[in-house]
Amino acid sequence: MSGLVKTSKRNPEANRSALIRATLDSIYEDGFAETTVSGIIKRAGLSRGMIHLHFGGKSQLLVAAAEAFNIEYYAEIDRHLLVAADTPEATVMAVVSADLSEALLNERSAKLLHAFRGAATTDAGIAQFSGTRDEKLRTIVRGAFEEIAQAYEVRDSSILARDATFGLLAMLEGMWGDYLLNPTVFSHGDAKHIACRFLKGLFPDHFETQRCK
Amino acid sequence: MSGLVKTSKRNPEANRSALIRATLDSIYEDGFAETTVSGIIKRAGLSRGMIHLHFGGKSQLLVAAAEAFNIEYYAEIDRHLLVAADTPEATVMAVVSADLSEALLNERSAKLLHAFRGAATTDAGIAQFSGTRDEKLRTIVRGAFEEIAQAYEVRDSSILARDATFGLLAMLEGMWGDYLLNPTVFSHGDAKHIACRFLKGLFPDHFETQRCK
DNA sequence: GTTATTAATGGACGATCGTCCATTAAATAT
DNA sequence: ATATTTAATGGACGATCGTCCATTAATAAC
Repeated sequence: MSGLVKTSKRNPEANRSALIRATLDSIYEDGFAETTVSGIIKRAGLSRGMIHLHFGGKSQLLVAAAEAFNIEYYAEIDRHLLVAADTPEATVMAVVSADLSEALLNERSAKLLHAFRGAATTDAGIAQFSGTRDEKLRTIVRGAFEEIAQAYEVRDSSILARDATFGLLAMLEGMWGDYLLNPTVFSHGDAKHIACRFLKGLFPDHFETQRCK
Repeated sequence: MSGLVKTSKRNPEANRSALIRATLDSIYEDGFAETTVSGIIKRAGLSRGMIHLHFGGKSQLLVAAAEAFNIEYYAEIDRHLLVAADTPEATVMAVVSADLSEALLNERSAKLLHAFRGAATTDAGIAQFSGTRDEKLRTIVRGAFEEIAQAYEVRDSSILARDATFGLLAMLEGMWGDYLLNPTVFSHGDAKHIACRFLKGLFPDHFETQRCK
């Protein structure tokens, strides 16, 4: 017996999300260019006209899929932030840990992110949701670094915070690319260690090696 | 009068490269998924059958285009390396400067790189050439960092060199992603400055701020 | 119970896809 | 000059693309 009881023979919400899931599966397994309406409805086990019914067309479905992927990403980031200690360095490390965790940085996520990136350049709708590590996350990290930077004797601690934010997020982003191209040799632990090592170089007092575990 | 004299009415090599150029133009302007045989031959001003004649099919043409893009990238990197001073830190900075130069990191390159990245996950032929900053560049940077790291009192300087290589190349890669998503606010100078700042954190004696210009 | 509304179906449609080949033209070999 | 080889053409082909709608089924309203 299934845990879920099928309450009725029609279920628009379930079908809607089934189409999104099937779309993400198709992009992951077949590739973006090879993701077709026929392939999607076959995966979802639904009828041909349902895409037009629920989304208006294929392109809008792709945007909805990009949005769903984006939401999943931030849900996981937020989950890590919630349990993190209330210090700026703990906040930064929570973002690093979350972004480089197996839950987020896996074969599926890496492929999907890069597939949407490739499409974002010509599809404004997808572009809207193809930037993980976007303004929202950037603000959180920036705020934490602003606090940290004030403890150091530098001319302009705000510039230091800005640079740390830009550099760290770029590094995380690049690690996703590295994972995509070399999934077998990539080590999540090493990646986290390396990010921490660079942070220690900027803020020796806040990112001791033992605190990076 | 044109500088080039058309020596004959047939020119297989010129047509071959015209097809590759048209393919890159199409991916850049129309997107990867929207790049079609019809669009390519229209751009190149050549006949329909020429793709099959010179490449055997569309997919092989795409691989050839990825290869051409990859070659262009390394030609520019090598150009910078040739004029760099013969110290390991100059070598590293030459790679950073080249990778973040307007000549390499521009709208076209960023879009093309990410388009190929997206396709690489399902096309082994493209994957072969979709990794800029691959083994060749990695070896050069790694060697430079090995030399630099020996000047510092650390338990295992080779691990430090490995971490610096991985982190720096990831950061450069991530900056390309940042440029792709925010081409208007991106600053090449800031990016270089930030990369240098992180390097200074790891190797204070080798990456003084003034040497990063 | 009857009617109105919403969900779901699946085939038909024109458009476009990439491949292929018969044909023509140019260059080379004899 | 003639024959052979190579380059280039562009239309025909079947396959597949995404869209759309007439039809049927399920739910909600009355």
